[in-house]
Amino acid sequence: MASPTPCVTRFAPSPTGFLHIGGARTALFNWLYARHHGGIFRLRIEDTDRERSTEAAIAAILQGLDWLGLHHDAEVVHQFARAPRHRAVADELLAAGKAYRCYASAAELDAMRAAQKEAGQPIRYDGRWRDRDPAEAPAGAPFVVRIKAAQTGETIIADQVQGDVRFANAVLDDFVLLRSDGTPTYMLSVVVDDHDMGITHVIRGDDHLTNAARQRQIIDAMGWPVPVYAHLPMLHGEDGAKLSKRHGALGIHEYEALGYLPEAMRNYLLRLGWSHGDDEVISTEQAIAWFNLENVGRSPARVDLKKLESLNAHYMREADDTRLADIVLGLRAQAGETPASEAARAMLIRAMPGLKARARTLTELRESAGFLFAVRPITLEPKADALLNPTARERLGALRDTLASSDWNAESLEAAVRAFVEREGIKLGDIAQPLRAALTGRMTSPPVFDVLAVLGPEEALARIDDRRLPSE
RNA sequence: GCGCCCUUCGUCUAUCGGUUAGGACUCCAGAUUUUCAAUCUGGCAAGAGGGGUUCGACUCCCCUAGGGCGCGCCA
Repeated sequence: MASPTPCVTRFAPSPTGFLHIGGARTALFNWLYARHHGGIFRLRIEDTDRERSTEAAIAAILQGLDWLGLHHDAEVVHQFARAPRHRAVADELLAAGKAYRCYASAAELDAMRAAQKEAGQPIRYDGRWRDRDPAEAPAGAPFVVRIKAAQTGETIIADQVQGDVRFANAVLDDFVLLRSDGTPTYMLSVVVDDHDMGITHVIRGDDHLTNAARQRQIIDAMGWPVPVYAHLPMLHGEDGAKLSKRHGALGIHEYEALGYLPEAMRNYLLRLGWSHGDDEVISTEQAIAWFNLENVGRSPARVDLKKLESLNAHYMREADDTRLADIVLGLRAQAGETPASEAARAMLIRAMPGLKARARTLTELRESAGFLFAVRPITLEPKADALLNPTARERLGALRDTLASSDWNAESLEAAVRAFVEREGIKLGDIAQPLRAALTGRMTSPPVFDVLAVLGPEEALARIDDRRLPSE
């Protein structure tokens, strides 16, 4: 039963860099909240910082969200394009006497702050133009527009995660709404955009918690409805240090390159700060059904690649073989390998069940699938080479014709080899390992019989011939 | 400096006054196996410190310590 006024959430990154894991989680929670309630998830690019915003960053953010599968509803809002509207709101506030012009120069304000710091005073705008007669304004001098914020009483943010957070209005100052060049500040733009976009729930990082109190001043001055707030604890790097561009934080696209599946990333991100009892493996469908704000934790969390990897291994095992095969093929193409034939692709798909059970990331999967594409004589890993001693080679030679006369499927091949082992009075491992080495060049691979079957008689026998010593 | 937020195993977390403080990842051991994984079994490992409130605190309150965020004509 859809609510008559569905909730509207938004993810509002500033395109000054790539989408990092913290932003990705914020986006996920907003998306999940909207999906859970049958609401709308919107995207807004906060590009009002003309100096630092780049098209490349916007593209990276869009691409990152797309990869994660967090598709937004309605059109993307570019904040800078809405500057005239933001300005109009500032003018409205000015006309209503809820904002005022401040003619203090940057140098003057710097001096003010320095003096406050010196005196051990709180650092904030002192309201020097708040009640001054506009007539005193220096003619033609540049000015900024500041909000006339409440000075007494308190502002309470009823945060869904942090609880009621109270701020004495005395600690809030008259922040800038419009810069001297007439452009709106972030504080104004956010409030106006959230209002105009019909945002009902503001779910964002808790670095914005104190901003919420400031933004509330504008909301109240305009008489607009107050959105529901939920401030999420920050994420930290593995070393516990702050997660930022300059502390080695990876862009979400880099996790993709590292070989993680988007569904694994979603599950991992979900558990970073949100819980549902003891549940760990949570599908996206389940997440949508379960997600809520009540179970968001209040403390910051560290990123742990090991856990992501473990989840990734789980999702890979569940993933469709054809999908994984095509991902591997894509990775090989990226690495400059020659395109695989349709036959090779089919072979890869057939080998996938054995391959995916052994890999934790897509990159590992690509590596372990390498033997399928190797050209004879295949390269041997040192250990595999060492294993293929004369004895092992002779055994391969003895086994060769037994295999050649067997039906070519894993079951028959296994039966043939077991019979061979029986006859020779050796252990299965004595022949299985050399066979693996000859076939794959490695010490580990999917079950050898599957490898034989997948490779096909011609290629498999040829690889054995490359290593065998004639048996007497 | 001022304000706000946070604090359970190494990490992510459960617990909503009464539990031998549970689960997951990591690590270790064992079982299984042609290898490696997977799987199964078992193990190591936690309430920052100090005061209260209470018959009883991880849980509620206060203080301290530590960490984070904000205090910009950045977002």
